[in-house]
Amino acid sequence: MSTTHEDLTGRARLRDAAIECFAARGFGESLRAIATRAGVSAGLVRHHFGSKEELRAECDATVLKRYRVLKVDSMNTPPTRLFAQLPASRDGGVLMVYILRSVQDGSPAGRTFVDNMVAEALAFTTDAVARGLVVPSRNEEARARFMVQQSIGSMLVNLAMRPEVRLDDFANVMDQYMAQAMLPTLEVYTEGVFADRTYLDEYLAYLAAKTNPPAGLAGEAAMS
Amino acid sequence: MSTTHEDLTGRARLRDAAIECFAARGFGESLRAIATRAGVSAGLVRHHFGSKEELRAECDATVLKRYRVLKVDSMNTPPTRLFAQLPASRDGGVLMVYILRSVQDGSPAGRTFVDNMVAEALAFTTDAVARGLVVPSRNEEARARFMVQQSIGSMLVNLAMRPEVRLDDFANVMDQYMAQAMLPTLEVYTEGVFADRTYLDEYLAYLAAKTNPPAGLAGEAAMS
DNA sequence: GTCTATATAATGATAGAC
DNA sequence: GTCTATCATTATATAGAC
Repeated sequence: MSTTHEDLTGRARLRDAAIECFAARGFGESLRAIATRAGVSAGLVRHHFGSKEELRAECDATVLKRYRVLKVDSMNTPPTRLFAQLPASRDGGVLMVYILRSVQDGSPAGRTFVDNMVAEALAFTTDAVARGLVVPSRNEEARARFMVQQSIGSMLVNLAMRPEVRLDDFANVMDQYMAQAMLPTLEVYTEGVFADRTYLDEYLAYLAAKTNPPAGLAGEAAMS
Repeated sequence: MSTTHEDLTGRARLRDAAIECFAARGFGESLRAIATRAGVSAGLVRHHFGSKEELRAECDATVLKRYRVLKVDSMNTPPTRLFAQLPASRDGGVLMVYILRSVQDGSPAGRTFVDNMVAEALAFTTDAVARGLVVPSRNEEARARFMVQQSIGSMLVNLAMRPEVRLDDFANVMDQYMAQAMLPTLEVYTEGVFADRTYLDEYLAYLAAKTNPPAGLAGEAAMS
């Protein structure tokens, strides 16, 4: 992982091995497999962390911390290049896949990751709307959450469809996803999908009728 | 499930109980829990199905079959209403959540479901493009796959973020998702996200340069 | 700090009675 | 067709030696 040498303490090696094992095969991965990868015995997990749960908590915290660093670094990248090489490094791939596993797993850590990204996305789009780069939404918070769910979700589906993720394959996982998703993403976000406004306008009318009932009847089944 | 009465054979009750348990809590759910819900003993699973794996295979096949029926039925719904009430029924919710669990699980069944939906989506968009309802894509197959991954994925993330899915809560799960996702979906698909074509055009130029190198240099890192 | 060996709990598989 | 009882496997938790 991010420390390139092998001169790590047993505790840190165990933690980094766990991060990679969890990312590669999910949180069901056994302590024995993790210990084997770290080159130590399984009993050492208890000595250093107490339990698998606590080991995982430390992995979660470490990944979140490293992800924040990676994000700040990527802020220095000019926005035009943003689409050519998001994960690029193997380390970045490990972090992203670990986060996807957390979401897949449905753990509180996954929720934390998602909530974090929603907050980031909302800040980003709010600013971008103000600068005229992104079109405004009728509900910015809902759009930000939805777009994060879509982005994370499509990556997650892509990941889940793979037969396996080899431990030396993390960079490829994200690269291959980007290669197939970039064009459709940019098309949809730039040109939309529907050729006219019919569906949107109908739904807006439906919402308006529901919120403000047409004086007389119950507001259900109002739409067409 | 779809047979409303309780006068089912033990085999069918076991299968339907398994579908609901798998949908509610994933495929890790124990045979004992499934048998309890079906009101029979765990040993009966072996007698009827042989193994958990074979029970699950039958659940997969049953869900896929019922999903196809539900899909055909929904074809008779006028397209304008399509957005007001997709899952509506509890049975439809069970099927959808079961499918999401299959994708989450990463099993071959999940892949089958996704591939099915991609094929449907491609047929639908191809037709809709021809009729002028949907804007064309530079790669219809890639867009169809991507949009399915996004749709399934956002529902899956939404599902995974829930603390639990109660067995009597399947209709709500999908309804609540629709309530929060409908407006952003229609906005993005109708109005797009980016205010101008810069990102798309840059990426298209990058692709063109990669495919058809600018006479002289290696085609890497060509983009800005 | 690290290892080996064991205890405990859960689950799927299996056999046999009714 | 259905149930009870038991076995085998696996994984984590734990204790104690070096």
